[in-house]
Amino acid sequence: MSGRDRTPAKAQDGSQKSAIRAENERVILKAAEEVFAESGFRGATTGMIADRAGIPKANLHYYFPTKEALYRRVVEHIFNIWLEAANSFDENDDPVDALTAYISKKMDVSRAHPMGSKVWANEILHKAPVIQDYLETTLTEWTASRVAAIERWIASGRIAPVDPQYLLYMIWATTQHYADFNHQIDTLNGGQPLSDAQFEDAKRTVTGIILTGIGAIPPAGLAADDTPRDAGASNGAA
Amino acid sequence: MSGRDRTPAKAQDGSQKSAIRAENERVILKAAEEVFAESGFRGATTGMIADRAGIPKANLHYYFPTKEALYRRVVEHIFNIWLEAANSFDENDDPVDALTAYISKKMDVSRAHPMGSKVWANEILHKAPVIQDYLETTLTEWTASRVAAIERWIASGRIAPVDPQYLLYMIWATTQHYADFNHQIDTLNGGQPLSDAQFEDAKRTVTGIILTGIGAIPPAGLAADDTPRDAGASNGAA
DNA sequence: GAAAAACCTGACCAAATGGTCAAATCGAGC
DNA sequence: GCTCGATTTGACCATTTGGTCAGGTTTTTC
Repeated sequence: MSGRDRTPAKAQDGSQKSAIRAENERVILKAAEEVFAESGFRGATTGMIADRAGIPKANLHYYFPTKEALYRRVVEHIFNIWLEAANSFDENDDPVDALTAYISKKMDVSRAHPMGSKVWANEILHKAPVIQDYLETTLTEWTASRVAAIERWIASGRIAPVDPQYLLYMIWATTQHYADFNHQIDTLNGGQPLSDAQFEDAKRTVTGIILTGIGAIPPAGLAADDTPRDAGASNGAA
Repeated sequence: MSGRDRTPAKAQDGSQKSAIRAENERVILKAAEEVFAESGFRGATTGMIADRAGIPKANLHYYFPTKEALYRRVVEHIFNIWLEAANSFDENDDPVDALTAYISKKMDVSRAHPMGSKVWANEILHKAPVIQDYLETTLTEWTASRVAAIERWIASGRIAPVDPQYLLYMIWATTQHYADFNHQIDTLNGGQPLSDAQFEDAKRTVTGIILTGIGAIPPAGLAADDTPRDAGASNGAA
């Protein structure tokens, strides 16, 4: 009678989801990410998510048995995007290249996935009830390996002696700020989202301050008169 | 029963709140800040707040008619603390002094009032339904005046030409990170909160990178051997 | 010391919400 | 065009929650 935990499998593929299921899950997860970001876990209701996805609530519960299960899937999705961005750090051995690529990528993620970033922020803010295990395993390991890499840069004199841990936090904080606090940024920008050009300025400014701040690149020239430090350095680009 | 220990301290001042009311509001607001920070507006229940304050729910509603009125008071409280920290920026004309004081103060606020900071972050994350007017008035004005001050520093050659707006965001993001993401930081610190010494290290690192990054102070010496300043490896950023 | 004002609280209510269920419908293979 | 599992959904339920209220107690005022 009631086939309880039936594999949603179809056909002989074994693990293949039906096209209908795949599509519906996609639509629901997209709606869920938005609603969870806007309202938090408790503030979001399965009814809101179902409405945004354009399906009845009972149908949503057919695909995701509980609100928690749905939420977990959303958070896992964000974490995977984050991990992907992290790769751009690992691919380079030179501090300037590695940090420039990493900051740029994290800024891009903040711009392309602001909702996901907010879900993540909300989760941490509330003590990570769902993804504590990720923090303790994957994130801890990745951080440790990056700290080691930065320490090598310091030892070889390629950057100034800064505490790697707090440098990383600074990069995370600054880049995520453009997603998590984008409402505040928009308001201070006259109620308008940052334009592409403004966003590139932000990216350049952040990258420049950090790379200069850790001694990876020489300081930009000061304006004019009394303090000649670095000859003819036109600031900014290139 | 007989005497409770409280300072009667009644005042014939017409608009003065009774001592009982003042004390109870204080206890409730403290509990509310914690619960709102931990659970968000929607996740917090008046029952939870009342329990933490040690009073019946009905009594809480005697002092604060609605959950929203209570929340608004909590958010206003945080904003006032933030404004106070902002003063340490205004009091100095020298960039090194002003930014050092401001960063230090904001870091201290993150440490002393992590709950309040989280409430603020939650509010912005959810598009500031309660304090949008503050963003558009007080915060906008303060930011504009600080941007102007930073532009003067640039014009007079005391710091490198950076975009003031994004510099401010960087400071806000980094300093608030230690409150809003303290759970993540604790986890990466072996499950322990940062010690006082660690926190001072963080403060020093942040201040050093930013001041160096904007050319307000010279770069720290590299640990290097043969490369005193420019390793020549600094090619195009971007 | 008594009236008035302020304070306290158990009991209660209407709305919202996560989740269930049985009946109806659809879709691919035979 | 039949069968059987996959899908859809309106109706429903138990619990939670913000808020009310009536009646009691304490504090202030005169």
